[in-house]
Amino acid sequence: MPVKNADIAAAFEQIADLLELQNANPFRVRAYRNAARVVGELKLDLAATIAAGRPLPKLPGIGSDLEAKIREFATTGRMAALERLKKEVPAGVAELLKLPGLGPKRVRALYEELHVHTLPQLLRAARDGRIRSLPGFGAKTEQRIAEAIERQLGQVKRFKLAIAAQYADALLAHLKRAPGVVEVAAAGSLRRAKETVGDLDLLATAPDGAAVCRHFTQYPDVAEVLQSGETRASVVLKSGLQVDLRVVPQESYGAALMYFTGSKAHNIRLRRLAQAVFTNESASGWQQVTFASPVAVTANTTIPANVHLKVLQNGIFQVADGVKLIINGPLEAGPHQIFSWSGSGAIFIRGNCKEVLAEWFYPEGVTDHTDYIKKAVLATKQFDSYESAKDYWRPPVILTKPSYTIANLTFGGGWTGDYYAISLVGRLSNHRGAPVLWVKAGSGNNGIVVGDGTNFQDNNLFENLRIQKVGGYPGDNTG
DNA sequence: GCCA
DNA sequence: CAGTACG
DNA sequence: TGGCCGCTACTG
Repeated sequence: MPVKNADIAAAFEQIADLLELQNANPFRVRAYRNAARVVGELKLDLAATIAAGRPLPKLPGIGSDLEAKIREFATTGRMAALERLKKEVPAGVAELLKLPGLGPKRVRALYEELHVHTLPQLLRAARDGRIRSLPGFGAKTEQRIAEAIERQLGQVKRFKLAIAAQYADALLAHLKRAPGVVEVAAAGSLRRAKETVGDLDLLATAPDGAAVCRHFTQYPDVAEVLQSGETRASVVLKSGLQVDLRVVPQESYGAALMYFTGSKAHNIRLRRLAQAVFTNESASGWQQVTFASPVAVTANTTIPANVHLKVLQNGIFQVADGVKLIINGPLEAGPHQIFSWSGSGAIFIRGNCKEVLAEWFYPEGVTDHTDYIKKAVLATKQFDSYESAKDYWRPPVILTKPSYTIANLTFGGGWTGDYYAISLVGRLSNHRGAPVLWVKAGSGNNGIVVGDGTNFQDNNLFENLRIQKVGGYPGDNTG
């Protein structure tokens, strides 16, 4: 029995599931999932290539460890790591992960606390009311588990495209009658015209999302409401087909349609692109992107007017001696230091540009920089057109204490959770609006890192620049 | 786990 | 807030 | 060595 790519992919998926149940590093789990996808979509027959003694191509997301596992599986038909994991996790438990609402943490609680290993055992436990007593579970969860098993939702069931389209048409007609609805559309794999569709993804635009969600959940064919909120709702139809609805404002329609059409992998790739750092410009006007930081401008560079730059943090253009950087498009930033020079380099701004430079400097001999940090955050300089930023540059602060506390400092405007940057920076405001902020010395050339003490990621410099979101779907930088 |  | 979910 | 999609959204 020759090993097919699909078998290798399945083995990696199993490893991912089992690792998740063991509370492994989620990124390690993701690495196995990525590898499964890459191998599963690969046309080249890996086992045949190995059997023929030919070298394997470099596959994205597959390094030396995973390649060794592929070779092991292709030649022996077994994967020791998988078999070891299977021994450590009770058999059948991975099946429970497929139930809605059950992820690795809850499944683990089920088999550790209740010794529930299989779907029938789980159904019995749910009917006995033993599940609701577990931490993280409630009566509602328990009821949903029982219903899901009874409706055999555990098994993966996909619908043929044409069948799914009929369900979608009827639902869209129903959605059009919801209060304030302007646009309705089917997205997801249905819109991508996949041969089969696992669930329906519907999109609507309306000012009041919650009202549309409520209307949606009252569709007569609905068997169960999985969730219903301000912008999103999920139901299961009597046929077992799950339907997800997303409601966004009218101006977000295009970007939301893009997001909700997916695929997931496509969305992730788009978001990674949106984090790109511009380093130069090609003849066609497209920007080459890299993920390094900060941006070193070592040749004369012009950023075209149609590129809107937004500096979130750590955004410094380092302009080499004698080099000119011309920014024609809009530039948006908080109170950052975003330019630095060596010698005769210069920056010219022709676009709409404001609040780009912190005036952050301090007298010799001062060791407590609290007041100066405050000034750095609060003081900004607005540029006029064609003005050189060079005149406003100040040397960055070098911190001498391991930590600084800023008291009574408030940040107005924007969202809670906005990124504010001080020179080389992290995030300043607590995205939940916590009043206490603190400043922590970083390492290397990180200067300082600013956090809120709760959602603080040490030495997290994020990216330099982002493509500015223009309207678009909330939270989606790809629009 | 992979990658820069 | 953690857990789970969505593309 | 430190990133890894999302100012994700919903539930209990």
